[in-house]
Amino acid sequence: MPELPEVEVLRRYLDPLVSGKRLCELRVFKSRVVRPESSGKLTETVRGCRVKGIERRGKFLWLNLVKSRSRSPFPLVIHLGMTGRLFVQPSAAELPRHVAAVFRLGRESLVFKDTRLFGRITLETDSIEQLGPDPITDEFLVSDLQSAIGKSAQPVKVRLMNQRVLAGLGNIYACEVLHRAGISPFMKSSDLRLAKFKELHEAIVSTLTRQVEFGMSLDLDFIGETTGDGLFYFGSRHGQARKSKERFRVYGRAGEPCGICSSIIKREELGKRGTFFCVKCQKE
DNA sequence: CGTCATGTTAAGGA
DNA sequence: TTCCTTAACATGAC
Repeated sequence: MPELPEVEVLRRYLDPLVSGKRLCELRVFKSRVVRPESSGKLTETVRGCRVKGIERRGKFLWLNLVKSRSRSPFPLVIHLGMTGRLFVQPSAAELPRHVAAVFRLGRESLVFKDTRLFGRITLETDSIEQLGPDPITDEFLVSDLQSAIGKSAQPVKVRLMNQRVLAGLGNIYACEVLHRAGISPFMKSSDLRLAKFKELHEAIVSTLTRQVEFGMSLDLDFIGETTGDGLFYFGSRHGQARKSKERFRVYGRAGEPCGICSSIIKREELGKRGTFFCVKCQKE
């Protein structure tokens, strides 16, 4: 799935396209993505609502909807899962394969496409309420990172990917920030010292912030019909593949030399996820 | 055919 | 109860 930077870039792209529009109709094609799965209540609730804006926390997006003036907004939560895409196209245009739902906003439609159907659309807010701090949106200090991770027996990478601890890191950026901070993914969280928390905090904030800026500089293909470069989740339209690949220091680079020390980058499984790291730069 | 994939959560064990 | 681990979900690329 897209992680925090990709979701934030998507939010910035979508916000001006949907804000102020009326949601004439929500059509659900794959009921699996709707929670609860009976989509009747959801489609009934959102019909006719005005979209006030689109917000994000971690990897979750939500449309702020209002039923009528005087009413306060309520969120329609969207998660892209592993393969979800959201984009705007003319309502008259043909829909691609794997469309899970379409929000008709008059002449334009907001399309939610999801091949693997791990994505979600719901009025339930418990998942966003349980999220940990968002490192680039909330005030986020070293002490916040420290208290979020706590004294866990789990490996630091597993802890970083827990969205209730910290909202936004997935498998790619967890690998990347640990390399940048010089911390082994396998290190027990409770063994981290203050100096390492400082490096990790700096790595998280700088990596995510720069990647959002990088994403905003690309001519992105949100629909995903082109091959893209496969590295920024949304492919870019032309010739930016190499530039994008260079953004990753360890992820997907098993067998290649580390950019810092030239040791060969390894891949091992941790918490059922492929984990890329440099043995020399990332000691326990 | 098998392996792997940027994710979350329910279920069960300790 | 809390903390932690695993299986399941579903499809496509290689």
